[in-house]
Amino acid sequence: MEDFRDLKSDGPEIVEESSCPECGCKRLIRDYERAEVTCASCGLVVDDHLLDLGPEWRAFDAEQREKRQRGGAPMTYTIHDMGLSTVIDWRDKDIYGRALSPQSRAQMSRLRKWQMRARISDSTERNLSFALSEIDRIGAQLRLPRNVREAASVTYRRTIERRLIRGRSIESLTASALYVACRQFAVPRTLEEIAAVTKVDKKEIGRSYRFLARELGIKLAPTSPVDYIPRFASDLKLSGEVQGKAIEILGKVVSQGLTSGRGPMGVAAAALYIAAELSHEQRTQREVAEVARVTEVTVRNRYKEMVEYLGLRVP
DNA sequence: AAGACGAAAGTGGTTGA
DNA sequence: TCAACAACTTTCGTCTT
Repeated sequence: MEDFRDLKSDGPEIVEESSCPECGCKRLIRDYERAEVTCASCGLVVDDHLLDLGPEWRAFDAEQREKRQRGGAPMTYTIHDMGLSTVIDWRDKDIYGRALSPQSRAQMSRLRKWQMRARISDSTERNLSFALSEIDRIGAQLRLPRNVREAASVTYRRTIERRLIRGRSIESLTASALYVACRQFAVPRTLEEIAAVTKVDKKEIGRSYRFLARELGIKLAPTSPVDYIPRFASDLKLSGEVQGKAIEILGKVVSQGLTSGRGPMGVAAAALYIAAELSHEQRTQREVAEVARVTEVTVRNRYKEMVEYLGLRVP
């Protein structure tokens, strides 16, 4: 019987190979979609740069696996020719390691030259190749999982194909493509976080993002405050219990329509603040505001609204 | 002394005429 | 294109623990 343990599963899975540094328990939840490993009992985000290095296909039984397995690196969209082009070695040696004759060496150098010209031929190719390495760089710095970077690359390819780059900087478009990808995969990063690792400022990324969304017809659901809870809670070293409570509060608040038009980060921050207070793991408004990148005043205002409309009485 | 609270004025972006 | 508008920020003074 075939061993399937190394095949990708559909959703989050429980792993027991290491233990949580906070509570020491052995049950960790590995979630490829969100690229996080969290502790099942205390909710600590143990590892948030989980990379999925598996093949892009999935096999459901041994026969399929046999058929799909093949040589070569997985095809990827983050290399401008999708990683498929031939690479000519730079050493002037043949396959046995012997030095090449002068004629062969001249031929090889001509081949190399033409290969470079073929690979990065016109300006759009050059643009793509720069942009994709940029996406990879930013993605790596933000510790974004491979699938998010792939999605960003696809988006960028589409903008090039539609000739939408004119006058806009590559930097701002790559940044927005990543921002879009993050939201598509519900691993939200704030505009500020992306701006911090690029030369483009928050305003500019926002502008290009709206531009992309309009021109490419990308429809994104507004970011849910719930998506921010695990990360913020982890930054604040709050327990899984508090996270659960915060999400519960958010459920009620959202159904009351209290959150429409409000910034999701402020809402998430206030919910966490209340949940922490209820669980006697108080954090100051300042601390919560800081990880959520909003001001104390905003936390206060959301907090006030929630307590008032939900009839929550906080001692 | 630190944190919570609130008022007031300013900012950047959306919307609708 | 401009003005109204809501959400959010900045700043600062007061109250509470």
